[in-house]
Amino acid sequence: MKKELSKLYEPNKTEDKIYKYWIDNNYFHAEPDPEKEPYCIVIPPPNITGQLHMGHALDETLQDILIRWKRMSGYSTLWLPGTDHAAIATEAKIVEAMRKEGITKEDLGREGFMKRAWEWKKQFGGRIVEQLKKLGSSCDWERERFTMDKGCSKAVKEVFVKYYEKGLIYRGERIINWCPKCRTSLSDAEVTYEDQPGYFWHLRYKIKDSGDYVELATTRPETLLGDTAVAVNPNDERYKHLVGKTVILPIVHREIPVVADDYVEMDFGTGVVKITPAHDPNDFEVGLRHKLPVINVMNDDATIVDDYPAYAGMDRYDARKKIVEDLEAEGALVKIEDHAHNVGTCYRCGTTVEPKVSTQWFVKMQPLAQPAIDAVKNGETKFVPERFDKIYFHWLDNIRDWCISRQIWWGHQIPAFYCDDCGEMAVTKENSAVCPKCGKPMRQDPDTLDTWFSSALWPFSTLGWPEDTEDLRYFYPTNTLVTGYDIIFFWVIRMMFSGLENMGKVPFDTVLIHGLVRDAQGRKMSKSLGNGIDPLEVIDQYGADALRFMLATGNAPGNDMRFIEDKVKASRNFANKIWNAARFIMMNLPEDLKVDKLPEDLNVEDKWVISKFNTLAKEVGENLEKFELGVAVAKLYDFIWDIYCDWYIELTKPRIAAGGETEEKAQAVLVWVMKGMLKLLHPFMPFITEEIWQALVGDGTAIMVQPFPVYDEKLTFAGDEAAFEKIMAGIKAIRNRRAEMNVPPSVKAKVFIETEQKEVFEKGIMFFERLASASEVIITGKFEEKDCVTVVTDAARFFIPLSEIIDTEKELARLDKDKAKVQKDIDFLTGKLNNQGFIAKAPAQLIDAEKAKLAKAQEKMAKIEESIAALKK
RNA sequence: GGGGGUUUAGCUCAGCUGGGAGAGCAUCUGCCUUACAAGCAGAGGGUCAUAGGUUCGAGCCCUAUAGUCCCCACCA
Repeated sequence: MKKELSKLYEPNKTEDKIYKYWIDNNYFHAEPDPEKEPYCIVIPPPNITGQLHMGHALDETLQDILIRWKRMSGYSTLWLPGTDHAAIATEAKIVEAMRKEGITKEDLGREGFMKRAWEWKKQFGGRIVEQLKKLGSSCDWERERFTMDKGCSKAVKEVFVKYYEKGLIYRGERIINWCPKCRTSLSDAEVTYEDQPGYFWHLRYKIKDSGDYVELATTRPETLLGDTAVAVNPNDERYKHLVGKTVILPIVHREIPVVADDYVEMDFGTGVVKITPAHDPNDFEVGLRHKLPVINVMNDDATIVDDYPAYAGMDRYDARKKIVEDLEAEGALVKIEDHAHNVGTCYRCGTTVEPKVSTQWFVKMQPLAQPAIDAVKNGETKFVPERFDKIYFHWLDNIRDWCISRQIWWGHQIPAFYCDDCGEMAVTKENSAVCPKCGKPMRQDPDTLDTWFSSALWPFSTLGWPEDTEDLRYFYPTNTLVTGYDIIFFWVIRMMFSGLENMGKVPFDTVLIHGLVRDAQGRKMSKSLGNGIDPLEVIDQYGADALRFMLATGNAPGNDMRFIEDKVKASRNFANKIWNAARFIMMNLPEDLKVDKLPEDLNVEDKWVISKFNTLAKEVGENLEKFELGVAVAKLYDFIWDIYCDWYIELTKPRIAAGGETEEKAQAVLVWVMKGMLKLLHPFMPFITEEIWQALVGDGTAIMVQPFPVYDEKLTFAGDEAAFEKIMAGIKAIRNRRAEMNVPPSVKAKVFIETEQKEVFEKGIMFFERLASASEVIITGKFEEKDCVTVVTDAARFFIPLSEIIDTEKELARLDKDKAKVQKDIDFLTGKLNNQGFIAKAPAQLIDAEKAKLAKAQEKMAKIEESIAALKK
């Protein structure tokens, strides 16, 4: 079994090979298994247009850690992958590609366009999936789904028709958010508000049959073309006399009424508001209350309609300029003020959205929201960290109906049909319909559904719904949903109510929320800033394990993190550290050594490391249960680097050099602990752990399907742990003193150990030689010091005769420093133990621990004083 | 306007139910000790934002204040 590993771990030589090995062995595949408990995660489907970015990398890493851990822990584990058709984003990309060829959507027609879009999907849709594999994602690729595949489309129709029949979906004319660039309606969640600098134009409208004017302020003078009223607050004494009067709209010279409405704030602006129902959501409401006409002044691309020849065809911003000029010319412009303004923009393209009145399809949210609120309130689904439930509740409490129709082609076409003859409408799962009244073929609604309508069904549509499948019965509800806080409104909430409405059960029991990966300066990574970091390049340079490890480290759920290259380097170094530890073991391992279980008669240091490992297994398990992945990974790091590499491996070296039984035992323990820690680490660093496992174990097994280590009470040796730590404390104290004195390790010296615990220190002799530069170790009951460096721990005094460099004054100074330190401890502990409140109320366990600490400090103090006295003689 | 996060070493961040403040990087010192210089052994460095409070005990819980970031909201 002796194998030579290279000195440096080279991830790009192993990762693809290992991934292929897993795939070839079908390890990612999951089947319902009645003998096992299910564990299921559905992937947040990345957009088919997308390229892997750091946000995905973090999201996938967290999911893969959970999935691999659960798989090793004996669950029937399914990670269900797939992609989202990303309606608007994808259509925009395809249209853009076509534009470069000089073709428009209209040139191709709907069918031609869809054909092209599917080809595009075929060509690029697989890219992101291949990129996910680079991270080591252990998805069941046999079950890969797409939000527009047959099954998902069936589910969409099923849900649409069901909602319609239950009155949960309706069609109506409302004011909605319109993106003039994407030329489609948007839902509220798809609008991002941002503060933009702007102006307040003060205008004056002439009051009819009088020489008076009324002054008002607007941020959007161009919408004046569609004004159908002017409003004041009913309690505003300044304007009471105007209510019911008529004013003349400048430029247009239309007569419009002055109405009174509570919506108007008296203290803001002039207390007078122009009302444009067609282009402002509030004005629309005012319009409804006062039965005002709705005059649309803009086309779909936000140019002015032909009804106003002076501005027809002009973009809204050009029209604004011209209208302001014309107002000024007419004497209607009073003044212009600077004014910051909160503007809604399209979350896909950033264009300022235009409120627009149009006929759209809506989901009635009130009845769907309540069960979703209740499910989190009563704990059926919980957020990690918990604080995100506030955001969830707030959104649902204030939810408005969801506009689901989009004026684009790439997506699920709305299953509603119209009769052009009699105006009859039918909603059906069928692909075509004939008019139930006049028997003529009906025309399908040209609109498609919001992309989030289909992703809302993802946790059950991907498991076979609406069919009653074995998968669905076994894996639904799924367990953990892992996503960023920016997706709660779009997706998590909609999955919640969709799951409850259609399945009668929540879609998942836990929502693990993570933050954003920002750049080194803490800025959001974005295309426009060009500060994005390509995970694939990072993987190429440092390995997927290093990237994963870095993303899982030093970060608490829900918090943003910064991408700092040095952190990846540190992770890469950690991978290399493990690699070399394995290399060390394998260099010395006899060819036929089989380590299935631990040897009988273990040394104290063996029991120490095993006991520590046992604690590690316990804690890592507990941390994972609580989704504290960052804490778990830090503990693994500390154990592997500090306990195993820096201490245990060094401890085995003299034993390996000695040979015989002690070497065999050491090697067995080395391998046993190595195997255990590789297993614990595997969910975090799957590639390197598998690679080492294959090389070290070499019996055809895969680490990814090994059982995950758990706490075993038989493997805790508290007494040995404490005993060995006395030896360690001695070694550390000697090293410390030698370093202070600048004595290089090559200068060896005798070490006399004066102790009452001879049997403990006898077990440590070879370690003092190896790790504390001792040329010889003599353990005595009482040592008469002379010209010695003295080092004190609570368990022993150590004397190192280094006569040529001894300076009694300095020795005394050092001992005094030690003494002061210990005295501080003693004072602190005595103070605490003399505190009646502490004695009365602190847990007994803690009091005992403090007492023990005090006793140790006192022992140490006695030893220091003895040494000082001896030096002064 | 409402809500939330965050403030801990020079930098980036951990700190699990309250029990003497931690890591990585950086700095300084000494080591190429045959697994690893992507390494080893040491060292220095913190009024845990501020002010109160609860408690025997507070980085952690409560209240206020300040800085900073984010989300939501119809002030034209």
